[in-house]
Amino acid sequence: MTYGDRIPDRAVTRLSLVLRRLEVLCAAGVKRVFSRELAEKVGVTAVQVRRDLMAIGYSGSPNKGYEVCALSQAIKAWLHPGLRPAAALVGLGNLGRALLTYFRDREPHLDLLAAFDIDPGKTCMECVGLAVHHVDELERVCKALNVRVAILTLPPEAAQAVAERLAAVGVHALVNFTHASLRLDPHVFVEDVDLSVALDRAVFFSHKK
Amino acid sequence: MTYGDRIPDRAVTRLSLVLRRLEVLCAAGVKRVFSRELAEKVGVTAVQVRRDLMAIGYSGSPNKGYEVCALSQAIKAWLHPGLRPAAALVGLGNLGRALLTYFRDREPHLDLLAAFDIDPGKTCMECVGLAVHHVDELERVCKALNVRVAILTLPPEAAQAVAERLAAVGVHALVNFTHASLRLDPHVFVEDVDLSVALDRAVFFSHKK
DNA sequence: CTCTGTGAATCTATTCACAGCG
DNA sequence: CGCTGTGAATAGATTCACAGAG
Repeated sequence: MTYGDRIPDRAVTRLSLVLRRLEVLCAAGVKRVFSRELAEKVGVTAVQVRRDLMAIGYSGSPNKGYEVCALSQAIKAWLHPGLRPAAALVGLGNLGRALLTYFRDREPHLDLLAAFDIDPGKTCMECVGLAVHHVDELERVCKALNVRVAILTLPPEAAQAVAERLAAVGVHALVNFTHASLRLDPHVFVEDVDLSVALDRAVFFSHKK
Repeated sequence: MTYGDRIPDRAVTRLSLVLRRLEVLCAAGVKRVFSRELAEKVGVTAVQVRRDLMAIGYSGSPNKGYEVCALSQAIKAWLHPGLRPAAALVGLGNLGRALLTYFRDREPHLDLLAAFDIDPGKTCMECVGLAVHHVDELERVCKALNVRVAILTLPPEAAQAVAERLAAVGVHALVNFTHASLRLDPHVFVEDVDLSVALDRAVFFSHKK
């Protein structure tokens, strides 16, 4: 097993994409699939797919491709070993509320258990089944639920402070939708998602292409 | 001017981030800034910032750094030459509605002029000032407004068809929030934003770090 | 000195090209 | 054959190391 090896950062992204396709194929009852088919579904090359599978130590069979459900399980086990982590979302503005329902509908590989806001009155219909707390409760609730991943959709001014508090109670990874660039202990992983950059890139390349 | 030169793809992302910081500094009346300061605000190295500025043909002065507002203008002119493009958003689900207000509040480098849905009754309070049309009106409205950039937040099954229709009426760039991987003429730029991948990455690295 | 600008080296990621299997 | 698996080559991006300017 090449389990603890270093892997290209972007391979993680591709494996996540491949995994989602496989889950669909597996549910649809498809038995086998070729690297080329996966590749074009995901928008990369077939060699890339094979290399990524090589990196996680998975083998298919020549002329028959990969067994869909088994591969799906293997990638899932590699990307997300251990238990599904508990997750929380902080900041129930427009974006936070939308992401809450968005993620819940898409069955992510985590359990979204709690949400926080300075104004917990922002609870909405779609949030049913999910506890909404005041930010003051952050430490208590996160500890109790053993929250490991947090999604930040709060105003940028408040982001650094909240991030530090989350890190202090054992959150290992943040998905940062804020325009703040967070400075934290290096053992805390930060995935920055900058929607404005996505627009800027689109505008830029709309001129270039 | 190294205007038409090829630039590292990721440099575009960094320039967008740097630009936003500069706009803030300029508005705050700061006169000069060093590459190192910009770098740490954005989370990259100082050399990277200088290299990116080199790539767009901009020079600072040794020992004095860069003039904030001038540099801001230069990056903006380079990233977004020509007029601000007209943009449209298709799909007014939870995410679409949230992004509409999110972007409007953040003054992107484009004019968000129209939104479409199969059910235009989904118009909401926050959408005030923005025309909401039935998807059937797509071609007519996009042509009339000269829409160049489109944001896709509709169900994945409908994405490919709508993308083709947009491309056919002259849309040059798409920001695709859909899980569909779009296949279009190569002159149409597609910026994929996959929020589920962001979560997967966070879960993965929460185990690793 | 301290900062910018940049050739050269390094590191990382992708593609090529082909061996080997069924 | 057509596919997987992979060493070797290539391309791409980042960092190093230092020249030059004020």
